[in-house]
Amino acid sequence: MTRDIVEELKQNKPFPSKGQEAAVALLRTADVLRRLIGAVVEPEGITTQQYNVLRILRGAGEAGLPTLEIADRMIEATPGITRLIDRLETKKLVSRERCLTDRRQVFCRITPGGIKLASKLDRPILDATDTALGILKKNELTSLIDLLDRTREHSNQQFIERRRTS
Amino acid sequence: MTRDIVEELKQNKPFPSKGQEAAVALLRTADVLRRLIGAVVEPEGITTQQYNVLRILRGAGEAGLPTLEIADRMIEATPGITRLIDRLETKKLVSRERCLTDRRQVFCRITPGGIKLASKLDRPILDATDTALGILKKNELTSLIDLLDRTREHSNQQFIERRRTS
DNA sequence: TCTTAATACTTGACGAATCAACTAATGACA
DNA sequence: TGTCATTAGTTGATTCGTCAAGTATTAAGA
Repeated sequence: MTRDIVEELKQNKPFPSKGQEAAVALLRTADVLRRLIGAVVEPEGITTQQYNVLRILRGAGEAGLPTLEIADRMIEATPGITRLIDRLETKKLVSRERCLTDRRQVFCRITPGGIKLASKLDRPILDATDTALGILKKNELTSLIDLLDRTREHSNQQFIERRRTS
Repeated sequence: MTRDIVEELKQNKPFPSKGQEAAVALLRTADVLRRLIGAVVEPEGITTQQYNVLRILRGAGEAGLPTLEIADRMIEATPGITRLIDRLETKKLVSRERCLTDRRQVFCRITPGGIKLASKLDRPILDATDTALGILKKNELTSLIDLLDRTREHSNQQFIERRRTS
């Protein structure tokens, strides 16, 4: 008895196209997943975005990363990266230092406290995402990733095109 | 912290599991799509959430809908539904009226101006979503929708379960 | 009928996101 | 070397989102 998306939206009219139905399914599913992950990190007093920064900086290691490089690597685009990192700095989870060779850049590094917090969340996050996606078989997961990657690539082109011509 | 995660990070393996890779792909792709749709509605001075409300109310017709019923039908969960509709009312795109038979409820209806705006955006939104998802063949779209629907259904259960036991 | 619980919002306080405008530093090139 | 464009990031103004607590109304049970 899987409720399909038409029933969930309780709309009188069906979707005008398969593409739009897929778009809505995508947005709705991502929203559930976002809230699920949010519920995991929230007890630690950080947001999903802040957790994302911590993981990026942990991956970057001792060297750290310039502010806008972090923004580029975020899962979700984040124009307010400066203030996002401000909050992490206030919580002493990251530190910042102006680059000596190029004084325009500000290098951000994760602190020991930040590493500890990120590590504490690794397992719960992995459990949450694996459980959420665990309904799918391995080959279905591979297929889903492929479909999403191709869609994203194409949509991104379209987005860039759109900004360019306006 | 478990040993395998640490090792995977040291090996610079980007994703510890297929499920997490799919989760990230899902969030990233949805974000691009959200920004694409946002770029379409933004010139008309509304947000994607506001556009979503307009479509829901247009679908509901003359009768309108109670406030929280709109919240239930939103593509993305929206705790601040009252103020979201406040903004639409200020723009004279929706009207509100307290229900006479149950004075707790407030029925919202779309105005002619709201219908006009929503209709104006129908084609551009359809074009944007169809173009974005147009990279996929029809059977791939069907497959994607199925995978997403099943994932959402399962994740939603997990989310509800999580809230209940905490 | 009286009390209690549940429903349907609304409001306040605050944190977070967004866009444009700004500063500072560097690079390109005549 | 001086000018101008580019890059990297910050700040201000505003809107938006979020959570907790509150109000009004209805429903349900003793």
